[in-house]
Amino acid sequence: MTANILVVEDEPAIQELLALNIKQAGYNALRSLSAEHAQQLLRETLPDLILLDWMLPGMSGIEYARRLKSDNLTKAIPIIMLTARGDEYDKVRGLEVGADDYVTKPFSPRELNARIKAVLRRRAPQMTDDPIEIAGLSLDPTTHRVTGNNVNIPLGPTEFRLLHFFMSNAERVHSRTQLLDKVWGDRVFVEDRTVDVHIRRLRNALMASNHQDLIQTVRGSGYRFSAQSTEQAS
Amino acid sequence: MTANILVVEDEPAIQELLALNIKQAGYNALRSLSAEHAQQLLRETLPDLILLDWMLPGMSGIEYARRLKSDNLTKAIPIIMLTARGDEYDKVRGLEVGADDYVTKPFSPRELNARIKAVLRRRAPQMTDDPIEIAGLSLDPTTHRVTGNNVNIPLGPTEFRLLHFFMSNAERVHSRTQLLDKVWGDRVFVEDRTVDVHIRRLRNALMASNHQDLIQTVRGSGYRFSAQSTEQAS
DNA sequence: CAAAATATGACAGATTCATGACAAATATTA
DNA sequence: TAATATTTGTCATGAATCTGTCATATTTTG
Repeated sequence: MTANILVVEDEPAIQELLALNIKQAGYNALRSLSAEHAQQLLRETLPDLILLDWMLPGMSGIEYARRLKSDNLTKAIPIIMLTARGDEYDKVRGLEVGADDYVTKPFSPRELNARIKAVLRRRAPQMTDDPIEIAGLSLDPTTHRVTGNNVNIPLGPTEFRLLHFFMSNAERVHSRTQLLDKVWGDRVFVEDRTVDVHIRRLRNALMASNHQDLIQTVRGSGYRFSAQSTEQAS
Repeated sequence: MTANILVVEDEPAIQELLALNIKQAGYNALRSLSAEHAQQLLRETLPDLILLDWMLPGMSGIEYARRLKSDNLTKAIPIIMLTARGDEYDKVRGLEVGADDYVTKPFSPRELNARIKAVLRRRAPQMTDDPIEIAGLSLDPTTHRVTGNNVNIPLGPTEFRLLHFFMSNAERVHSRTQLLDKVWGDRVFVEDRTVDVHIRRLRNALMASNHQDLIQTVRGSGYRFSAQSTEQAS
């Protein structure tokens, strides 16, 4: 599950540079030269992040950003603005239309990557590729593999994403609706109770290494992935 | 029990942006394009906070604020005003009509959230997600966990909310009716005496870490959560 | 001591969850 | 392409837990 990043930039050289950088960092780059074209791309895939140039031919970047943020389908997608210089005024306007961050040109690849990573982590921590290990259970997003005490644990796609989300947001209670939003995606319509079933499937799989208790149910609230036991001293 | 925030703003783009921000921060967003419409919404649910634009078509924001503050039913609801710029004069007028805080457009999401949280903390502390720790008893809303001297204390949903409310409003006596309103919600109809039973259940659970005395009975008035012992020297 | 207020234990009805089964949708393989 | 395996969402059922109320102690106050 590598993140898709859409670059909207009219200058081909800069676009190339950006795309290169993005790929280097392990993400998937989609490109577009104009807001109009970008709009078409969105029909096929919703990216996880949009890098948007401030100045564009046709519809300007600011205008497009505003439009993205007012559409239910796209408003949740974080936007990083590319502005000509570190103009404070631009920054303010950018944030006003809903940009999540901004980068000034010329930019350093390092800075760009840092900001991309930060924004992705803020919005969807489970999008990052860092391996996670908790209480003997480890999950590696790049190899798509889960092992408990070094024995392999096979998981279906949904269970994998679910576990990934849980491990990226451990200790915290998540309501069924939140889980549906974060793991299934916000455009699907599924029954709340469906989460229960997947929880059970996940627990079932985790039994292979006796890690099933890491997933705790919090009655009336939702579920929690926690290394701390819920037992009480006797 | 997440806080409901009503946004009254006629510009759709800004409204969308505000709503987005509010949801992202974990609150519930209700929206309205005019003061008149807002008034209707109030008939169904009383929000915990109102974000009110300074300038509105029809009844202006200032006027509406004044009206809200003069109605017994709504005057306790905190109001954050959205003003065009940091005009000192506007600020004064806003506070004059009873606004609790104000934010100047363009605003940064971060600032907005900070102010929302601050205002909510003042009015309805149990709506925020801050962990609380009193006399060795700690409660964390995000993980939905209660520990007394580091041992886990399991609580049912109602007892959890009750304790959360108590700890957020410690050292103060709450009548049964008040508790019913704040913890159960104002639309339920339950017997006053039911509170007694839940108090007992809560005390019972707290006995696990010998914290049961934090919940004190104030004969004739209600209950109080207090770290100060009520014992008298003999 | 009598009256009033609160504590407690029990209980039945409601909620909320876990679980197994199943059919539809998807992906994989031959 | 057809056949086969996986995966997914939903449902029905039963188990577990929670809730509100009542009847009955117990405590406090005047």
